[in-house]
Amino acid sequence: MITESLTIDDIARELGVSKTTVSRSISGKGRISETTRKRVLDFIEKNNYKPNLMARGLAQSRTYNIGWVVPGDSEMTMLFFFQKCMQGVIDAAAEADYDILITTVYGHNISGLQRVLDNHKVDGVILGQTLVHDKAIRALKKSGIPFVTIGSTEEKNVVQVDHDHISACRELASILKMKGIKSAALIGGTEDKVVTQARRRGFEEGMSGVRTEIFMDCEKTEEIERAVEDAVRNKVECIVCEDDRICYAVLGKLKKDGVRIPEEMRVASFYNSALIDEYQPAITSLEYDPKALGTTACRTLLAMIDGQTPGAKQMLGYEVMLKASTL
Amino acid sequence: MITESLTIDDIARELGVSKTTVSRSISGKGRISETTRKRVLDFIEKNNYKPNLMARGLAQSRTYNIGWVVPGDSEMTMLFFFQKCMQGVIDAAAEADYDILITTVYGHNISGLQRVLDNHKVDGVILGQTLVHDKAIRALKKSGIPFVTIGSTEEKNVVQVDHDHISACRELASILKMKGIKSAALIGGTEDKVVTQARRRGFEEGMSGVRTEIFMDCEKTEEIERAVEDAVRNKVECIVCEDDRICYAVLGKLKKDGVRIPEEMRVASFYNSALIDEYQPAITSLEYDPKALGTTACRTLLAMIDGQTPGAKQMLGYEVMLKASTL
DNA sequence: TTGAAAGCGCTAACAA
DNA sequence: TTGTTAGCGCTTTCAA
Repeated sequence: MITESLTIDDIARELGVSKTTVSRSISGKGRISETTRKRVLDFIEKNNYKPNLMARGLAQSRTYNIGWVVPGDSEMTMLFFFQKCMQGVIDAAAEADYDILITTVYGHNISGLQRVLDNHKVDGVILGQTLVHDKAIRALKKSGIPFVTIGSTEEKNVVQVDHDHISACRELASILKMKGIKSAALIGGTEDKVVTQARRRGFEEGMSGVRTEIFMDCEKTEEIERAVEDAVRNKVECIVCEDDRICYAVLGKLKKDGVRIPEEMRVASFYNSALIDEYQPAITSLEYDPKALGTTACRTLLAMIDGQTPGAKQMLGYEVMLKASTL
Repeated sequence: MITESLTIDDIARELGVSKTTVSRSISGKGRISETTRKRVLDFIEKNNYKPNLMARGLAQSRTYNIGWVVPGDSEMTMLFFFQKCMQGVIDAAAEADYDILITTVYGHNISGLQRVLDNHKVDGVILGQTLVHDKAIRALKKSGIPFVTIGSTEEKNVVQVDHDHISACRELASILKMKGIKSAALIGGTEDKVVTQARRRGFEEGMSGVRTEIFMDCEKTEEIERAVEDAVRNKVECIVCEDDRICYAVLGKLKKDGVRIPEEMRVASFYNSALIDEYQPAITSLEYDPKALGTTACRTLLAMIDGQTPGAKQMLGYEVMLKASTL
């Protein structure tokens, strides 16, 4: 069943033309008469010829692969996000006959990425998440390979695709303020992720003039629950969660403690997902489009690989979803 | 910063030897004096030379990539599983300087995989999940490329790596029987996945002589809840869940309805995960090692790529974890 | 509009 | 033990 695949030479011989002609018919580069072009293409179609990308790659020093880098230790909610992003990347890549080479990193341990870079296995890289002082970004810059990050970074000269988290969070916060909330708590995770910092800043800006309490570094459920207890004790009117995972834990805790939403405590989340989607009452949150993030990142990267220089930062839209939880 | 990389020619010239000598020093193939070998290797080390895998690939018709195929629409619990498997694959692959090209399929829509196959982008493929009448397996067979499946299949001549689900489930079921359970319900999903069929069979075998009720095709939460209601109404003593996602929904439903575990209903799961790990009371379940599955699959595949013919089926171990939920 | 020929960087017979 | 010489299958000048 291992069909010896056709080569460009076979086709040339068969059709009585030169390799060059065949090559040109396929790539569309250079002048060719429509007739011969058609003849070649027809033959290719009929005989189901597929060019050897390895050979083409060697000739043009391209791999037709792009690297997709994600944390190897994501929790549930991030896994979902990355999965959707990746689907966007895959779809956009396929349009250009590119494939996805996946690599995991563990925080600042980027040995996997380094290998891929050293071995020239990809023509460009998409970084699925940005950290503060990101080692991956440093390595990518050093390698000279085109790359784009999903998520923002403080590093200079990096092409980034992101939602405007600061504006989004600011907007959600100020809407809450307009609805008459007099005090609010933000519960967030560690600030080594850029997005976490952005959300905090948006919250603070949007809530200016309102009594706020900030609980950061809440990664474990117990830490989140402790923050909720504090917020309840301090009679905060609304808890704003940095992401859906935190929100999930917050909802669980409030339920456990018999705190009614929204009567006794309002709740909003800076990120929604399947995790909190079906909760009753429905949770006010920001809504993004992870897949679009992936598609945009990939298209941008492909343009860069083709030698273009896209804008440094591309911002995608968001939606504020007001629901019953902040009534 | 785009350093023109060294080629094997540069090294040869620099060292006054032939390309062949350099090539041999690197690959270790053919006889070479230790002295020259060392000289070459030292030079390589010092100048941080990395061979061009594209060129090597063209010469040996290898890509040094292996394909990793997973469903594009997995839910939470499967995402976790695949993530862990994949980490095993990545680690094993890295040892052989291989990388992972990821492709998603949607049920029997395997166009992504087909592209990768047609374009010869990988030297072998690992299928992350097997379906009944799996189109992907057909395509892989047809392509002639080595591949291994994670999960079993009824197809002939397929190298498979799997846990012995039937035995595992049979064992858990019969332990429950020995503990004096007189009736049990199985709640499971659709039987298009091979593993689902296997678990059902194991359950039935292990429970022989006990009154059983089988609720299959439970994919949505409401369907699972309805099954739970039926089981409770029929005074079944124990609910056995086909996987953790189902178990999660079952636990939620029982809690909602105020059914105490294990006093009023015992609960066991044929798969555990973070989803039900921390539940109180602890849930009796089967425990597997997804990462080991990935490593084994990858090592097996690499052996096949090297021309070896491994055993058709590799079974990995499991553990029965008896916990308070079936006391 | 087409073709000849020289690579891309490496491997692998075959000689020496 | 080492070197010479063809390729691997495609792209891309440069000529015709």
